[in-house]
Amino acid sequence: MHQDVENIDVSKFQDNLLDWYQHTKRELPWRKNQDAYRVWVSEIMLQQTKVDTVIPYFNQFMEWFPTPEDLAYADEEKVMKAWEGLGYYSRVRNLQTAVKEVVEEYGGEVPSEKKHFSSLKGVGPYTAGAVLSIAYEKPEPAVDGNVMRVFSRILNITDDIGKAKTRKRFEAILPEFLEDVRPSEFNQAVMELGALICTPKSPGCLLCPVQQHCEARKQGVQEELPIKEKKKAPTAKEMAAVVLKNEKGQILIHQRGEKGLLARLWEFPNVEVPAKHSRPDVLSEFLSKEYGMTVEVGSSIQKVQHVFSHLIWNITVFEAWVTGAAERIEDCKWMTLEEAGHYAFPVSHQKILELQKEREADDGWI
DNA sequence: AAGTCGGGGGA
DNA sequence: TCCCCAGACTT
Repeated sequence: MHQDVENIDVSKFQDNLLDWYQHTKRELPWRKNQDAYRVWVSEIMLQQTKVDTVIPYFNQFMEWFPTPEDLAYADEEKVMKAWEGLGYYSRVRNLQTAVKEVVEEYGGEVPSEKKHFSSLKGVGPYTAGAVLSIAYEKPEPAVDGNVMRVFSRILNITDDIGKAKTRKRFEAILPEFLEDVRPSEFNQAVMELGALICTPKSPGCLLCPVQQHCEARKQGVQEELPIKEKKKAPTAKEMAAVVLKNEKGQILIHQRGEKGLLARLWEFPNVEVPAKHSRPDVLSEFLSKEYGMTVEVGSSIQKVQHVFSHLIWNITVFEAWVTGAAERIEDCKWMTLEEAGHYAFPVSHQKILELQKEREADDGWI
């Protein structure tokens, strides 16, 4: 027996947890069946994302891309559109890459061997364990934030759950709990417990089906666990963006590059403004240098603040008009507001889009 | 091991 | 405000 588990009656723990799960579990779209593709998509969407946020995205995604083939052959623009607003966009680009491999190398069948499935793009240790256990009933641990929180408390483990080493410790513990149960049920039950009862703050210990097994509860330290080092505050970036119109009234949008922040999403042309520089000056120089454009920059029409996990954008939006020829507009498109729905924008630039739509609607009344 | 990569909602 | 969420990838 693993040393961390010697004081736990594993069999009784399993019974108590699974009984609770049977009559408490939520009906979620990805629990309709155990189809591996559906489970996989749901697990990618659920990374760092709450269940309630995911549900509408999942339903839409399954409507548009019901099978691995549908996703593999889908237009990248439509795939990005399906993910618009969900964040961590590399998830969906990796997913499409991986699904292409499944179609080409595995005949469209999601591999059930750990070695094969884990090698797919975007499939890390958690996702591999989750899909293999939930779809294929493999006794694999699926250690996410919920699992580390629950078992930190059950076993009174005080390691920092932000460290990779700690996740491995839990992965070493979990196999004992996966004996003599349906792995699909057990793994989901722990996550459900973490989501509904064993919450980060004010855990509902009085309602907890495994409270009698909980070492943290016995010692009254459940609120202190799990241990997690807090990360530093995000740094702010000053930006200038432009709603740039041509003589036809079309607006210029730019597609971001393959890598980095918000990769492959569309945006209004923008540039970082170093401290002590005037935004209009930096902006017109940027447009001239980047696109070979002569523009007339108007006044500031909007301020947008957008907070990322590690970064803050303070965007001042200007309106502007092209007065000369636009020489180099690679990765750009002139679009009308009606066409905007075809492109995926980050939320920060959706805010700019919304104001433009309001202004256009107002014009209609004048 | 530490940084990067989104966005939202709960307390 | 702060925290963190069914994490993976890059450096």
